[in-house]
Amino acid sequence: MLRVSKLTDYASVILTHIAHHPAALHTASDLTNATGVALPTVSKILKLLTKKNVLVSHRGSKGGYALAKKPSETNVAEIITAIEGPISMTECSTVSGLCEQESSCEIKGNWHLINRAVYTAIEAVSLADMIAPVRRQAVSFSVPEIVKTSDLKVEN
Amino acid sequence: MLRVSKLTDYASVILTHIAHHPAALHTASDLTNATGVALPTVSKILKLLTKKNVLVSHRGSKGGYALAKKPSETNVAEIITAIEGPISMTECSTVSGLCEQESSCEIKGNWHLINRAVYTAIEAVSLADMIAPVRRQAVSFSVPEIVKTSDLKVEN
DNA sequence: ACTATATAGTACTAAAATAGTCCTATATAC
DNA sequence: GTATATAGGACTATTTTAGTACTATATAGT
Ligand code: FES
Ligand code: FES
Repeated sequence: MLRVSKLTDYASVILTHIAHHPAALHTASDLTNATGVALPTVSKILKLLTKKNVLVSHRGSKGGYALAKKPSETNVAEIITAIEGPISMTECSTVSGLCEQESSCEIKGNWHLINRAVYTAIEAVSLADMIAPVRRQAVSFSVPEIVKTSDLKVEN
Repeated sequence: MLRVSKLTDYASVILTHIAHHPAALHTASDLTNATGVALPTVSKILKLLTKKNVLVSHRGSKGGYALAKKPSETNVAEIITAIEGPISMTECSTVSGLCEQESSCEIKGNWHLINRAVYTAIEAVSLADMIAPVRRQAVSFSVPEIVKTSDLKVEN
């Protein structure tokens, strides 16, 4: 389905909350209360985001987390990468030498191309865009309707 | 990691082979020999692709599979969708009513926006592009206005 | 220095999604 | 009629993801 993991989805919820209150330091338990995501899970996500410099942390009493950069300077690709690792559509396009038919393969290069196109699309959306009012979305749409509602699968 | 499944990768290998020999009907076992992917797996993939009209099938003796459309008319989004189901980045952006915080959620709309940008990028690549010699090729895709065009760079 | 508070790191378990296999039914060519 | 090939579905195994727990370390305030 080409989707981001639940943890990444949670991460976006957490970051959205933090971005809305940029002045304060946010503890893991504050964020649990604010988002409804379980504490150990919130904690795990915060650690991952800090490790990849999306957040900065302050230890000890009165500690917590804050954004490392302005919302406009953090993009969605960074967030996804922090939680899920490098974005790549196929095994082959990240690590070479693992595929049996690599030597005689001509599609690898083109998967790489697709991969790049996807990355570019994701990279272009910032955290600031994520927290922008949804109405802005309606104004922004300039592409044709793509996913037809009739195609939507309702989880089996 | 935001990747396609192994089955989708196999599908691209199989379709690439078929696209290179468009005149013939290809049986599942022919394709096993040609690609190295195990027979039951090849069979599963062929059925999925046929169901979604990427391939057409002919039953019985001398039967097999062929492309339903010209390579230039089959895009990568169709292939991914056939194997993995509708492309959507988050649970919430496909099915509404499943998310606990949906009523108070403001990021859902923007995930949908990202989803659309990714879909547009993938849709712009055809099977013909996949079998084309690897070279620098322009994959142009339009993205919503929220994406700044100055950031777009689809090349190496 | 002591203590309460909060993150860092890592290891582990549980759950879900994916991959892969197998069996039976049906259609077609000769 | 028989050999060949796809259609469909059910099933198991594997892998990945999600979620939890525990120990170590850093900081503020007293
Ligand atoms: S290199 Fe792995 S499929 Fe081409
Ligand atoms: S509706 Fe589910 S996170 Fe927003």
